[in-house]
Amino acid sequence: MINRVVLVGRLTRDPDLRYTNSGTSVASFTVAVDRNFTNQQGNREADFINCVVWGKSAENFANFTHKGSLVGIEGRIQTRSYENQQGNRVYVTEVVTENFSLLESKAESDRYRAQHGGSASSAPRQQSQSSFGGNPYGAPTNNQGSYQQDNAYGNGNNDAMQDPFAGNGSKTDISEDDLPF
Amino acid sequence: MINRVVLVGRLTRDPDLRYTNSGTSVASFTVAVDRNFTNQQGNREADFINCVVWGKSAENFANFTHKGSLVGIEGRIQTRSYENQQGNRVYVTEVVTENFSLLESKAESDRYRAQHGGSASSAPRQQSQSSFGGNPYGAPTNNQGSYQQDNAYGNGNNDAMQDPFAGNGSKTDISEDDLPF
Amino acid sequence: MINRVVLVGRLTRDPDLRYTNSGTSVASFTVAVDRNFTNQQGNREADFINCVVWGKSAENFANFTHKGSLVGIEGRIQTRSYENQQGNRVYVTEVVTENFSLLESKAESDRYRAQHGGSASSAPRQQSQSSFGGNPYGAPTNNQGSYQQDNAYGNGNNDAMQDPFAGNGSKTDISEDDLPF
Amino acid sequence: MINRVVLVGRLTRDPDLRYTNSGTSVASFTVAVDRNFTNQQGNREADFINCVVWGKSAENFANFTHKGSLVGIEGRIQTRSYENQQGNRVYVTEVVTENFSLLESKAESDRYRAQHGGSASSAPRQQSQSSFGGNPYGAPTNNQGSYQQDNAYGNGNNDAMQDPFAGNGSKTDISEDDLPF
DNA sequence: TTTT
DNA sequence: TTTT
Repeated sequence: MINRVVLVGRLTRDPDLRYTNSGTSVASFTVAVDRNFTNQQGNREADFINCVVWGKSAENFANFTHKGSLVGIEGRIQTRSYENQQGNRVYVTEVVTENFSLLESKAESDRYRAQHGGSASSAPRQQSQSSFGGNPYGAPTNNQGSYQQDNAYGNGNNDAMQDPFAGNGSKTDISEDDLPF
Repeated sequence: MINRVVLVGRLTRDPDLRYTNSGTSVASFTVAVDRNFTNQQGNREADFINCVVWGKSAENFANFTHKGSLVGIEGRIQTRSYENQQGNRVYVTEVVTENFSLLESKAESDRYRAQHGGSASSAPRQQSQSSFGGNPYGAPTNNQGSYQQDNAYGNGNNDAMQDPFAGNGSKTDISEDDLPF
Repeated sequence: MINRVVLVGRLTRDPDLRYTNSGTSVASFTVAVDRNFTNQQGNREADFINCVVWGKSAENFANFTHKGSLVGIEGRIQTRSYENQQGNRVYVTEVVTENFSLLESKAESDRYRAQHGGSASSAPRQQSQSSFGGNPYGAPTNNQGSYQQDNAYGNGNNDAMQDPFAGNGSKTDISEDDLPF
Repeated sequence: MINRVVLVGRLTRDPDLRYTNSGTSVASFTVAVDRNFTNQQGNREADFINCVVWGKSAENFANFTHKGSLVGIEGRIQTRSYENQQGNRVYVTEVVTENFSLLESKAESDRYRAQHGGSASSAPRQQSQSSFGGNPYGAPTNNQGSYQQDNAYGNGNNDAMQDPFAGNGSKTDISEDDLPF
């Protein structure tokens, strides 16, 4: 049973960092990957692939990427469903990120920020703190610091169907030392 | 720009073979991939990943797999959207198959068919011939024999947003000679 | 920086399980993957890809596979070099397995063993215990139980150039409970 | 039977473009992929992965990359062997590129060239024209323009064991129109 | 024999 | 040195 995805593309917006009830971080973002062929009108389309990343990696990801960032993503396809406010079942397909890499130099990234007026990477953007309940990401509930990405026998989201984000709005304050790159 | 998926799993049902207006074959199917970890209740869940395969490969796929078949899939994630009958935009994420392999011996497959009463692989199941209009797969329209899977510069579906299946119901009659395996 | 490999193929021989000086298990094996095209003589060739797997997974792998087993392998390409007995530098390219799956039912596997006279999977083959020094796999040396496959920031072999196998010949005696599948 | 590789890394040198007896282009290059963990001395090592690319793609690749270029590579692992001049069998493991992407902007690339005195991408570097016989790449011999990368049933090198490069030194003169990106 |  |  194999489920492996590799993407290289650009973020369509700043990643959205949230917290589960139990305090686990989760960032969601969309990667635009240009197709390597053109359509009948001669235009190159793109696929817009929804992704999530959990735990410490979520914080790193959110603090060091922004709209337009070129990223490499390794992970797996996850499907899940939830009931929306109208009582309909909604089916979701997304990529659970198990590893990522930043494919732009800091110079390039700064050049981007200069043009777009974002904060510098040494002063990471304030992450979202608002609570919210409508988002259907299933949150791991066994998460007293033990969350493990990329371990062979317990990747990702252990409870795909549970309600997730009740957003306690706790701030993180990560330092350079914590970075995986 | 990289967009690569590899799956190994089992079909949740017989593949559904259809035809576009212009006569291109397309098979759709769902692969169940067991997760390699268990949830909090100690159960192993699975991801149910929607896939399509185009052209001659669609016919091969439909004729040599069935519910329960163990298959390997290589492809890319495609996102597209369409308007449903209620006028709402529906977003779809699926895997466009560029290569597949059958991971069961004919013996295994026959054993399955014996237990489930399906047709033998030497007498391929009759493919679906009914027309239908509600299915939102974008069909390639430049498909006078020129459809190419897995070619570097024009993979997959060249017109992701167009209406697809008006199902002309033409029969295919493929022979053993045409098989890629 | 991405380095991702997925293989599905058959073992060309029983996996070879050894131990490093510090007692870490490592299994090496070769996966034959048939090409999906034929050569000019009309024959289908195969690629024979050398792989290693470390730690507990090595023991599981060795005990539940054998010559001919159909396996799925996820990992990364590793390159390393060592000096051989003639004083020449030898370059090695191999796949470091981070995750694997057995793609045959126990029934299939038993059928194979019945025909080939191997031991049953409930009575795992005795692993190799002989010491040996000529094999150039770099062994992790921080391995007091802390070896981690598939963790995001410290996969695999942490000391790729060091001498490895002085084979202490310690026996393992794993039980069903330890299995990742 | 699946054999899939994705790499993102930097070229360790300019790609080496050669020609087979029958005039097929082939470029060889090495991709350095930094590991995402450090060794015991706290240093980050890299894997140096040998790759080839055939046909028109070889020419594109050679003309638009150089030492240091950040590239994405999709392909498969190929193993082959040849007899060297001392009469010993040499085993080779390399990645056959089926698709690639340039992950640096033209600006970045030009910046590099400005600093290193290379030719501009609009005036592609003169490819190697010298003949040579010692290189053991097996050359496809059915290559009267019919060479196909990335087609499902006949990828890559159809004659993996034959002597390859007798280098006829024919010049190519590709134009912008031919580029796949 | 290795890249930033 | 290779597997079904």
